Amino acid sequence: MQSEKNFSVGYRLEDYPRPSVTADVVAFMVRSQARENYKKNSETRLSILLIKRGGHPFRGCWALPGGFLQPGETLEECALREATEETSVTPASLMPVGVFSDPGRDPRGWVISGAYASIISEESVRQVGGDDASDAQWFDVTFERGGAGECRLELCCGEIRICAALKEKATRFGRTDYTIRDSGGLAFDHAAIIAAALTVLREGAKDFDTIFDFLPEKFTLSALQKVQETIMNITILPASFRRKIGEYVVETDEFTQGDGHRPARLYRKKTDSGS
Amino acid sequence: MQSEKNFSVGYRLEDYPRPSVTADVVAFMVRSQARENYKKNSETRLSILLIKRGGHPFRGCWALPGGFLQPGETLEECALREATEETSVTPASLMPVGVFSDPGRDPRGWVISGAYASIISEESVRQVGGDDASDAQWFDVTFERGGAGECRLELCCGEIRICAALKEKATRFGRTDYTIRDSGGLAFDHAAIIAAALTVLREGAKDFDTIFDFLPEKFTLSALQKVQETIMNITILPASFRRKIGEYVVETDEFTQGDGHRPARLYRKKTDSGS
DNA sequence: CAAATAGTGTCTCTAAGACAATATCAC
DNA sequence: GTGATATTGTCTTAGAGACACTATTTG
Repeated sequence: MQSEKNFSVGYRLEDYPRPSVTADVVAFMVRSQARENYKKNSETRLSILLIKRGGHPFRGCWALPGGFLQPGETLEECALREATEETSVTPASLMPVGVFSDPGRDPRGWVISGAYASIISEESVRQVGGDDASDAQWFDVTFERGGAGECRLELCCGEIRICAALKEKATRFGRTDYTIRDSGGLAFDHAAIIAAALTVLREGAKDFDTIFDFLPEKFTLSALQKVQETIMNITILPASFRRKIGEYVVETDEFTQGDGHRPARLYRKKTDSGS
Repeated sequence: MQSEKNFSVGYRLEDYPRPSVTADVVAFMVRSQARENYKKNSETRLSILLIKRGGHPFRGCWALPGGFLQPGETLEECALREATEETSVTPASLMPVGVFSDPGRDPRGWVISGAYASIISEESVRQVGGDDASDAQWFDVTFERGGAGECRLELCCGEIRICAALKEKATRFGRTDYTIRDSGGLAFDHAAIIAAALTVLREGAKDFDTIFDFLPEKFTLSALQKVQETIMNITILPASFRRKIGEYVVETDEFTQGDGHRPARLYRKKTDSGS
């Protein structure tokens, strides 16, 4: 009946308007700051990658890396391609955040975007090296939930500070929607995409799903704990963390060295196929 | 740098190929069967709505309700519109399941689809009435996970039985991907979409997010428990369920009647703004 | 009364939180 | 030794599972 309308013999794809489709990537990294003194561990910050736009619209504004879906690739492949192009690092994981399809979200016309969160280890970025003058920069993220669903998203990179205001909407099924009150200068609806990606990342960090990819293959449990604390913006008691993480990791025989305090054992992520 | 490529001044949306975009909806209902005898409660089954395709491709095959995204609407609005057109009932909720963008998933050409799961209460469908000869039918769902990620999806509606075989792929971040081994006659990649939607539904049922919408405004705790058991395919001890559900519901003064056994108190879902 | 479901009480077991105690390094 | 982190042990507490018991209806 109604389905005839869309799927009838006479339906030609070309006869109907089609939107442009993009994939946007929120690339997350947990960065360590300089150590305060020789025996302290370094502080860590959650940061995301932004690109300074060279063309219209939003010329000169900061935006998420992303680009148009090309024939023959899946949306996920597109996101992976864009993330790799921008960071020169292939992210360990891509998690779907949602589809952003508000008409009017792009001044150029009808453009819908599939958003993905990706996790990049600091180590892999170090190997590539970064350019301070580049139009791609890592911004430290602060995300605060106020009362009545009001949220503040703050992005910092050296002197640059972007402050966006968002309204958290009817949260359901784990997913949360955000409406932009003040984009703070971010391009398009990227403030809302970042907020949604953060929510997904935090959700995934609860059961340790998303925390391993921030670290190299071998890591200390303290570092792993710090990743979770940084992402979720909480503090955890070490004893509790160690109890829970135990089943997901395997000991190695190696230890850290030269940290000015007791060495820590290095662990590896447990693979599903036994130790 | 690389971003120039896509966002440069000269980029015209029309100059580049665009996919067609559809929204597909997996409409879930928990249906009660006829009672075995006057004092037993009725059994319940999880079922989904399928449409018999009248046009090419996959003419005569069963498919999910869905249709093309139209200018000026969001993907979610499109899904809501399609769900409403097909069932004559506006679903209580829509949860995003994922984007399906495999090239070649649609023989007509380049078509990507945003999938949504929706929940429909049996009560609301009863009011509209159903047509046995209609091309829209509710199918009982059985989904079984075998060893090594092999899954079997079985859909039954009277004499009609659809059996699909799927392979569960590297599950991460709560989301699970499915590859179709045997579509069992379902159109497009809809077997994979249904499996993914089921996973999302079950995930949401864990914390009671998705179970209330299956029932009318007032319900018994036993009915609510049965919904969760039906969706997740488990059995729960009543005492445990009642303890946990307590904080999400509010008592009413009403009771069931004429069931051949002790009457049950009716409850209402607790709203966030107090009782 | 019998059959069936509704609803409560309580014991146990597990897992998480809290916190104290011990170990080990670089300087 | 001092300062810092690593790592373990144990007490307490909250919550889930198990199971038994009571309550209430209709034919």
